[in-house]
Amino acid sequence: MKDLIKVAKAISDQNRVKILKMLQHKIMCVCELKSALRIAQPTVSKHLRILEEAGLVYSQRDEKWVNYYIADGNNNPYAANILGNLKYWLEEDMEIKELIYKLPSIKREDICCQ
Amino acid sequence: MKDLIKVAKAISDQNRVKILKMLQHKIMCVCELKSALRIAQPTVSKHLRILEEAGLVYSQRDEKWVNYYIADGNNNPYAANILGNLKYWLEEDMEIKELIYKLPSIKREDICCQ
DNA sequence: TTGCTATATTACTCTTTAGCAATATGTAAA
DNA sequence: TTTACATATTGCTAAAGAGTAATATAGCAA
Repeated sequence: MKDLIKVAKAISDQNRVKILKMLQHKIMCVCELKSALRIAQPTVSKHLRILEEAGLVYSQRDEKWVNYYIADGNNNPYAANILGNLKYWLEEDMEIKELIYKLPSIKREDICCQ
Repeated sequence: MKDLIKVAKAISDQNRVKILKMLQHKIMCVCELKSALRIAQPTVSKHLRILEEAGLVYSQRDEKWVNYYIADGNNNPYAANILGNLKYWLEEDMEIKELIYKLPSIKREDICCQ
């Protein structure tokens, strides 16, 4: 029950759903997500923590960046199920479409280090 | 996006998940749900409203009672999906098991009208 | 080492939400 | 009509959650 509710709460926020949809198209670091969502960096980190604890994403350090990936779902069966569905959900949502469309132009080398 | 988040928020609460699991086994009125969950009647009504607005349940008056049913999911595709999965989810959860086990003994004629 | 940059954590504010008591509404029986 | 009971709504409190600025941590480069 707790695991299900953790996943449900994790996808109960627009920005977290956006993060998941973006990560399903591209591995991203915190500053790239921050740039895409236009919210403060601590807010992004907080969202990522909630997603990670729900078993929806995982992270890996890459030099000075931390990359975030869609999880394989081994930790939480509900997460696995939701992630499977989310691939097809919201593909026609205008806000998501625009985010995905802009993804290729978001490069950490350009965005960070300012 | 809004529809998905409505469903996600609706299943982000233990008592609402319990309500859905019980309704998947038995059509129930508010006072029966109240008795099963041991929470105040206005709280039950509020939960049911949230579930109904997410397209997860629907209601129908039956004389002085109001029966609540699992929705068919026509209003919200995300609701349909979650309800389909929820049939198999949490079947081994102890808290849910006990609730379901006690369902046959919960009769509105005995519980209400006190 | 020091300095720089990306990310995480902390401390706080504001909003949302779960809970309840009190009250209003709706239905049926007397 | 009045009474009784089931449910919905209102108004409130306490806890949870989303957001941020400030600060701490971690890695790399000089």
